[in-house]
Amino acid sequence: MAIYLIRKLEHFAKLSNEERTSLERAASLQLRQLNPREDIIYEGDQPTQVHLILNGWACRYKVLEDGRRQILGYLIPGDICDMRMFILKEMDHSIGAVSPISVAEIPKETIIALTDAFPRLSRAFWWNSLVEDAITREWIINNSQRESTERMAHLFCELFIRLRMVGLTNGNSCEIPVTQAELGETMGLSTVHVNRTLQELRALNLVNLKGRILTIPDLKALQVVAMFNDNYLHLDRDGHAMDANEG
Amino acid sequence: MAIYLIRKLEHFAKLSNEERTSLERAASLQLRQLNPREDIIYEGDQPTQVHLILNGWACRYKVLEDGRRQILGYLIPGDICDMRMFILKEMDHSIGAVSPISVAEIPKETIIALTDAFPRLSRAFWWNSLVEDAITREWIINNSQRESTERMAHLFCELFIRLRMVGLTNGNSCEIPVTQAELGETMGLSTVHVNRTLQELRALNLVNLKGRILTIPDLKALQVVAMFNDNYLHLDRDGHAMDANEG
DNA sequence: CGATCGCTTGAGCAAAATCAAACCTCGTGG
DNA sequence: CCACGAGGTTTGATTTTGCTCAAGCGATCG
Repeated sequence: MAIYLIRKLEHFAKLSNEERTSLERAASLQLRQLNPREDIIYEGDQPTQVHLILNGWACRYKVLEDGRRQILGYLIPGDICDMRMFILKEMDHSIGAVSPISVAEIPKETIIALTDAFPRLSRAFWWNSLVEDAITREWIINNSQRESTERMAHLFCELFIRLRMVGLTNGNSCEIPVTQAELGETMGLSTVHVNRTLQELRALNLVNLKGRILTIPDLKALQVVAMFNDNYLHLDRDGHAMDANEG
Repeated sequence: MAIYLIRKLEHFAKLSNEERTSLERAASLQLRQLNPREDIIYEGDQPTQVHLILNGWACRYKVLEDGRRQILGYLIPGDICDMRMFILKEMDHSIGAVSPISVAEIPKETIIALTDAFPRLSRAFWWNSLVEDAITREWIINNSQRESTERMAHLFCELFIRLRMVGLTNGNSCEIPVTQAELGETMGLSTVHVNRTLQELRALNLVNLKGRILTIPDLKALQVVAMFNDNYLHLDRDGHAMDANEG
């Protein structure tokens, strides 16, 4: 069930059969199911293994002393929670389930063995980390410079494209298992304002979010409103020169 | 002149003499001087080498279509601009000088050789990247959840501590070669509001910024206002078990 | 069938943006 | 040595955006 991870990594370079089966094996050793709001790992914990999201959504988040919560990123199927975090003494943020999820727990030794054995995989993980960093930077821009409609439009563009990368869209729809309150904690907006912004985008026929299903009638139009430039997602097969020949 | 980089990495693990001299050598091959507002590397460029800041400040930034600019991070002496970016086809953001700076240009081959030869260095670079990522996440929180006084207080706490790590503070003062307009582009505030927030912090005797010199009379007090928790900077010598024995 | 969770609406308020102008400082050239 | 100009800082007045508070509505689930 590492299919989403494999799909994602193959946006960097085509993998060999051996690499794919090694990933599948690593992702099938130890599984864990969590319900919404259960945490995969807490701020302060010593990270010892790596978690791969197989199904459902999780998020990175941090809570301020006064209770305000900020969501720092979404983890969708195929995403790895804490790659190489084991270098650090403790987690500086928490990771929790947003929807019901299943995750694979992968010992750090397995990760090290995989990357030692397969340089292409190692580079693909690298690429993946760099894209994640770029997404994090983009969120700074989003929450600092864009006003609420642009901001929400941008977030939806990004999520839709990320989901499409791993085959989790259906035409111009996808599932966004996130409450309006959580959207607020993502974009630094109040729940009330999220609701009104959502209505505004709906009135403009740019976005329709109904019962967890997001529909984007015209992605190009939404991108214009959001001033969305997908360069930071590095979708252009940066590592294609490393492609494996096998099917 | 890799002294600042060495000081910083030694917050992770003590380096051997050989590691230090290898870093010194790598950082002395090719130097470059830039004036404020000159760019080290542009969004869209193909990254081919790595840049180490020897002196002065630079910043990562990105400009929106409509001209709004967001600063995504500051690079101070000892910081490496684009470690491993060469995996990507093109830069997704620009890096520009904030003050007059000198940078060392290091070919990616040298970086690869260094990390292959010295596992401790490799891990230290890892640690450094992870801390950088954590700083980026913290900026999301800062610009999304904190109001202007808290936000500015938090930024100053972070910068002061980062400068102290590399020995660039002087008692409770340090140099912050950044205009108020740039502070605005950092925190997502207008220049006018930056100015008023600065006055507010000064009136509370928490911060004094005069002619590029920042003075923090009582860092603890400022941290309280900022709800600043330094855990994300991972100052606790995570890699001390790898310390070299040599002086 | 009530309780809970999430969504929606309205009214008033607060934080920060915008606009416009003045002021200050420092380096440069007459 | 002074005048000028550019870049940076400061101030006041007004407007905008988004927040808070408060309440009602509508599913869904034991």
